[in-house]
Amino acid sequence: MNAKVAATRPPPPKADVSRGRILDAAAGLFRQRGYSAVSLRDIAGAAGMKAGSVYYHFESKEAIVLAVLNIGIAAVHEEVAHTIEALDAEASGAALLRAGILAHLRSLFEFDDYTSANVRIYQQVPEEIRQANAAARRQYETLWSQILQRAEAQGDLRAGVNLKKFRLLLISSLNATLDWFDGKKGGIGALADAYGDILLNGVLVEREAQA
Amino acid sequence: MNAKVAATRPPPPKADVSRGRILDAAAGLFRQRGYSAVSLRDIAGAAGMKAGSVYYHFESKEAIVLAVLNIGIAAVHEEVAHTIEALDAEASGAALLRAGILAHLRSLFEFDDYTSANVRIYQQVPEEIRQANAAARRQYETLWSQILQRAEAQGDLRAGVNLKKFRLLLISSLNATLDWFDGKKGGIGALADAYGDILLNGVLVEREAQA
DNA sequence: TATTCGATCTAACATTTGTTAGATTATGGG
DNA sequence: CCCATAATCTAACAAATGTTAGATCGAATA
Repeated sequence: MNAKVAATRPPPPKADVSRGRILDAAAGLFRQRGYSAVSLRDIAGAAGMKAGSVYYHFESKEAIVLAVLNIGIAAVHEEVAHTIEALDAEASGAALLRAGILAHLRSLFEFDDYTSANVRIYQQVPEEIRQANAAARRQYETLWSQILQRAEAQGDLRAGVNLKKFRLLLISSLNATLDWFDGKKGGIGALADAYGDILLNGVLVEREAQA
Repeated sequence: MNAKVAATRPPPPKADVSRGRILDAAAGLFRQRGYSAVSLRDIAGAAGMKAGSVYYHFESKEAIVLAVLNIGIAAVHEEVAHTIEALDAEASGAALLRAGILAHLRSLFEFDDYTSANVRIYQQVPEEIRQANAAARRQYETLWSQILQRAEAQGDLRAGVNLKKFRLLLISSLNATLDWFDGKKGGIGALADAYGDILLNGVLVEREAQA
């Protein structure tokens, strides 16, 4: 059925340009104001068009926010994955973790609005959208699980450290820097170092006896 | 000026009861669904009345959410402060931190909806409301600053640990447990222990050289 | 019992929201 | 230059929201 216009040349990129402007505008506004505080008219205005026109590119507001969420996870995933892959095969557990921490923070503060928008609005979004984004989130969590397992397999982690809880603690504390750290000042390296120090070495001058 | 009915008996508690039901309902719904996803009709219904009646007790939805936010901070503040005060004067820095961590987590999972509602919706609330809650938040942060300073003054903390960054890391990672930990299972003690282990001792088997 | 006033309900309001249908403009190929 | 299709605009919709004013109910007081 209606297969008469099949597989010709690539479609003109005009629509893709507008689609990208809509997503960029949405990511920026979501990051700044949250989900329900941003209306479709706001997004359309920031993208240089009127509200009705947005529906030529997306079938709903929820479709827009889902795209923003997925792009955000993919961005931080790639950033961290590439950073880890670029390391030596015999890199220490400490080096792995520090590199991952820095990459995650760079993704939040230096690159796109998408990752920070994801962190900011994930909780505010309808249940169905959250579920539709869950698979991508799980993939990113798996990436970190692998990093931690690799560090553990090298014998660089203390015995008794709960990897799942550590992963959740790590990622959530990194994400929360969005609430107070001013990334424009370029101190991301120092921030990553400080967080690495605390998470890798703890804050005590002498270690407690282990259970 | 209209001082003819001054200082008689305590006012009938009926209004206070309804006011409390409204706040309880609001805190529960905010915690569960977020701020803008909860309408005044939802709150009124959960409190056993109709939307218009709420305005006999509060002048706006924003007044309700501000009250919820302030109560939430006050609750966790009291819980942590009382827990710390109950400790020995010569309690170790590790004991101080572990006690504070446990108290904060108990406030999130065992007691009221107010504290968890605060954590959940603070970001979603209009700027003016956030500012009106900022003073109480700063007080709680100051409490933690004092705990950390006391631990440091006892010589229990590693040199070079940035206290402000550690405080922010600590509190944000505790708050984030709301997103994944099922508090109904009573494992709060184990959760607090695991977080204490990681934050106090770090995850490395051997410590890196300090800068 | 009659009256007063605290508490709640009813009904409506203006505004904003996401969404849609149809008209209108821009663009590029014949 | 014409025309088909892509892209955007205009205008309106139904629903939901916070809020308000006035009627109504109930309980305590005198």
